[in-house]
Amino acid sequence: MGIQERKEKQKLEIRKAILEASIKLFKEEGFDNVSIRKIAEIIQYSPTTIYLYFKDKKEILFELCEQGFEMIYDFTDTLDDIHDPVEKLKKMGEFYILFGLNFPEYYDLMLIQEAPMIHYSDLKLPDWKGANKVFNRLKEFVQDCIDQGKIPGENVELISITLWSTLHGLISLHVRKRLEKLVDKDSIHETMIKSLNWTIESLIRENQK
Amino acid sequence: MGIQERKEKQKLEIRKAILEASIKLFKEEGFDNVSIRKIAEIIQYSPTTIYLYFKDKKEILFELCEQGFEMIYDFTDTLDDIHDPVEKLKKMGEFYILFGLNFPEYYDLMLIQEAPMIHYSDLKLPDWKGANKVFNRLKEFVQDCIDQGKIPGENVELISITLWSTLHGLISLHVRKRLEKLVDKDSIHETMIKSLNWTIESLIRENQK
DNA sequence: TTTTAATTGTTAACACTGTTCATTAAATTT
DNA sequence: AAATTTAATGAACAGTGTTAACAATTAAAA
Repeated sequence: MGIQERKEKQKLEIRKAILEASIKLFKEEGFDNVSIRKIAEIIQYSPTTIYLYFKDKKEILFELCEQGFEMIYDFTDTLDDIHDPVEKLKKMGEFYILFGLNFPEYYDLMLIQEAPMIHYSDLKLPDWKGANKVFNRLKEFVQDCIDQGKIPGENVELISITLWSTLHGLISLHVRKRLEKLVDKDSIHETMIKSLNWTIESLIRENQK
Repeated sequence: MGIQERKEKQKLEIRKAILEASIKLFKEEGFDNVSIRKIAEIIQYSPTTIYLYFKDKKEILFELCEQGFEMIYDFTDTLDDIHDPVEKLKKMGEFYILFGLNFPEYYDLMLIQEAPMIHYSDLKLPDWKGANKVFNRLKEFVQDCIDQGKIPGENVELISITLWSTLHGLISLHVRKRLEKLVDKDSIHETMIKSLNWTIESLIRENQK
């Protein structure tokens, strides 16, 4: 069915245009300025048209979330040629930090904003695909460390979530303008890297006692 | 000046009423339902009256933030009779976790919401009083641990911010509805406690190697 | 005590927001 | 060509924070 096919293609293209307009807005003007009306103006459609392609604003934001996690997941694929799992963990952490510092609006949406998770909860799916893909990758790396005897293998899940939380804590404090009030604001990145290294290394040293 | 005094007292009372109405609203109806109009309705004044007592909504929220930090700070005072600084750290962490789980809206306001920090930035003060009082207390406890040789004294600030970040990461993931999507949602509290203990104990064990 | 001045409070309005519904325009099928 | 489905829109609703103009109350000065 050629017509059906074209129509679906067009539908996807408008969806894509909506998502791209949203990204443009919250990257350039911040989250508060992402409104249905502004998105509509960019794609040159009326505001109500957007509701033909997305259930509501939350669905748009959720879709962008998933894109963000895909970006992080894709990066972890580039770590295949590193054989030391500890190094892998560090590189993953460093990338995660840079992601948060360079795309704070994306990070905000993915891990702080409420709206996308409300949409997700409405879906009632068994797992949160985007985030779990990344989390599972993290757990793999931690498991590799355990298998190679680099760190003690007590609880992969606990170690993984603790590692993640440490970085998420720092990045979210920064994204929401708190970190610079607690530590020197010129060494935000340095603090994060040090914190990452210190946490990982205390894991390793603990094992070597 | 008796009249002046009474007037200032009345002014403070209305301020207090506004703050209490705000707390009531965001505890009972959630943050999204805290609006100037709803606050006004509770205190039986017109919405615009509120602007005679607060510059804007952000100032109201900031004031509540500071209250929240005071609550945490006050708790740390009750830890004086514990002599083991490691135990102090743990107890402080446990309280912090419970605070986040029991008063998620407060926690949200204090460490996640943007509005109060925007107000704070406008003030252009040298330091963030409420949070720094708590952070300094944390640093004291960490310093005590170092002084008593319980943990290695590399960098008090780094250790402190890392400890805080780990808990803040977990709590903020929970408050913003992400943690239950990553770990078993029936063991949120348990996960946090384990993460806290694991982090502190890896610090201690590292020292004993 | 009366008048002036300052404080306190309110009403109406502005410029937004997400979202829905009835209606129109366009494309496709009969 | 007519009927039907699909796509898009304009107007409206109920809400938001906030401001400006105005009224009422209270305090100070004449």
